Amino acid sequence: MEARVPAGITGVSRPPTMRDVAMEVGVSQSTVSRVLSGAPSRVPIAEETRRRVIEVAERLNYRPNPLARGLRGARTMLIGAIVRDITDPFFAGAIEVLSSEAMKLGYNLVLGHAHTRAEEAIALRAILETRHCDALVVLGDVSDQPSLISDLHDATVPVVALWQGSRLQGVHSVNVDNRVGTNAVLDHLRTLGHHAIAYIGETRLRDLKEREDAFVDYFGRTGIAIPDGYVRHARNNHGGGGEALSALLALPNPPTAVVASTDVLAIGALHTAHRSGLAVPDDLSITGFDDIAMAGFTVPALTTVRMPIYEMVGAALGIVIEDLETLADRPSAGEARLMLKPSLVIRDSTGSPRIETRQ
Amino acid sequence: MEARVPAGITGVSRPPTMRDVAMEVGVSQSTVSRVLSGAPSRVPIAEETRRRVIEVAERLNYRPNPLARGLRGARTMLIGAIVRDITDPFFAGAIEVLSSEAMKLGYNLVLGHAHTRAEEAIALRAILETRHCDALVVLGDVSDQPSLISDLHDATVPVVALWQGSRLQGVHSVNVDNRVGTNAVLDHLRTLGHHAIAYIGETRLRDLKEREDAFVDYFGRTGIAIPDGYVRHARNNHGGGGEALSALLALPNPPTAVVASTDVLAIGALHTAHRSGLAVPDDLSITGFDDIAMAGFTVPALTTVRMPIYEMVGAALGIVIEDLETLADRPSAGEARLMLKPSLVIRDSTGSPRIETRQ
DNA sequence: CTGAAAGCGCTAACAC
DNA sequence: GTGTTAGCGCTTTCAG
Repeated sequence: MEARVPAGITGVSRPPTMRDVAMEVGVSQSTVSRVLSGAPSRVPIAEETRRRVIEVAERLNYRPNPLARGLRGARTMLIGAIVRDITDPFFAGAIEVLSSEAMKLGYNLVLGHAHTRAEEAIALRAILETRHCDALVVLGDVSDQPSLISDLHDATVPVVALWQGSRLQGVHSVNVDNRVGTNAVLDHLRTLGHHAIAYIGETRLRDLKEREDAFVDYFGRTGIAIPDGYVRHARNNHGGGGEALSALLALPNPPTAVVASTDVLAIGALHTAHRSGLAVPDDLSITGFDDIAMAGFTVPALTTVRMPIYEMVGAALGIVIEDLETLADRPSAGEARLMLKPSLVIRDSTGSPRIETRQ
Repeated sequence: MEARVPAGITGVSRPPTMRDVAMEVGVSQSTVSRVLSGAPSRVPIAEETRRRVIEVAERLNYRPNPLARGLRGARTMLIGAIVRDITDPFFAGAIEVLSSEAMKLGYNLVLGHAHTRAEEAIALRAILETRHCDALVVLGDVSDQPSLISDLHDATVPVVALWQGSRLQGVHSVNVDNRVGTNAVLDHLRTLGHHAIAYIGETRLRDLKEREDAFVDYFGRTGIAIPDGYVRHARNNHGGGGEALSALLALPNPPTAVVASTDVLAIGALHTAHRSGLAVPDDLSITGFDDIAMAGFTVPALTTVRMPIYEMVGAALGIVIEDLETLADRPSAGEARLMLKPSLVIRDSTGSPRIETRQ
């Protein structure tokens, strides 16, 4: 307490520099650097000198300036994350995982989100131009931001894209096998006895479009025609899911099961089903995709597809950091492409249809 | 396409510097700086020179190095956000707002989260020591991280704390009036005819503790004794809310209404109520606090307290940026302390108790 | 073992 | 109008 640096006395408190420490100790600045730079310095330092430097540094509350460090070519230990929409609980969860995992590796996250408003597309460049990031992780389909994509290409740091869906040429990518997930859901519903199965999803996001395609193909394979209006497009948020379900319920032959392409949509649908006086799963089965934290706590708990987030994020980080380390060697090591498998999580939002259709 | 920089040819592609541009154009590096630094340079530049510099910079795909810029004392346009728990949907939403609002002002966010695991407390220092942030925003009560608190104190940049609850000496703060919110909820429930009202909340987080205190005081004022076991402590997550409700329902005289200190807890409670076969609000009323995005889409939609997030985040940003701008003048401008008022949002999770207690 | 000196990429006086 | 020259705080040769 008494030992606090008298910040008020020196006027504007400029953070202490190495020089300050050096002068105080009475050694040269480079000696201080050697002691403090953390590196196991190949050069031996007198134990006495080292002790005094550390002591003074502590007293002055010295903190190394990472900008200066970075200028010298050192890592900034910053990873840039570009998210298409942080509002989306799924991405919020992904960011959380990314953040924790990155921290375990000693990195911090710089957040840049690609919210679809045009003005912000500009702001987005900032995180790229601001290339003090050692690497970039892109979460979600940002293909609606052409300028971003092109920026990505000539980024001077490793880039990895997660849940991108589309193949972004020239950057690493880690995706989930949407086909496997969708098939698992549909097999489950068919086993329960459902025939009238509808789909809700945003079609402009390639990752989600893959789920839609898988849905359509599933029925194509089995030779069953999908009734008109059974594939509904919706904005990927709670409200979108609700509206889509309303439209579905207004159909002359409403479905007995609805496959939502994300948990967020499913939650919206769950809400609207309740509003419409429909019991889930007795009157209507609803499934999600992602298994966000909420999914186990909806009313009723949501049957969904578990996204291997940890595995995917870990893999992405691994790819990009490995790239970082072997960067000096080869100009470009080619793109890594990973595709992980999701798994079905059966909870309480699915059941056999009450009105048995002809078996 | 053809105009792409031949990255592969030059071997390891070092990002182009101002010098590279200067040499290419045949002018001095400082001229390039003047043209490119964006500032409305008081010094006039020949239109022809400016044109050529810009042209070459573009062709070389030049990006200014913010580290070097920052070293010169310029802003890094980075705001550090320290969140106590990004997993919490409330904070995820807050981060989103913070991120958008910051971007509107030209700032990017650096994320550091204060997850309670001890090891990460160290990682947290990084974001501080890495003080290339122009300012720091702390979200949520981090008082369980003493080292962080002390670091915060001798931070050389402006710091503002949101939803801190406790008074962090020496840093600006923006809080919500938890008393007003809690009172509004209780008035609402009393008006509906509830007498047996219980509370669920995490007690270690001061922000939430304020809500608990307000709850207790409310009954203290009206001279009504709170039955034993009616104030339940729980971890602030979905599961915690569910467990707390189970305990409440096991009481000899279970409550007819439950006030959860957060929406997350309320959602957990909603889920468990449903599991227990209780209809909300007919058998049990449940209220939340925060009005997270989900709150309007639970089953049934949640009656809660709307948190003025935009206003709070905007205010916090304003305080810290204003501080930044007038920083050279006065050593410390004193701490700003803001307290905003929340408002009640009545939805469908509250109603009159079915079993009328004596009026 | 330690000091002196040269930059990293950029901005901002200060010259011409 | 444009070039020269100092540094910002640090790491890293290279000399002692």
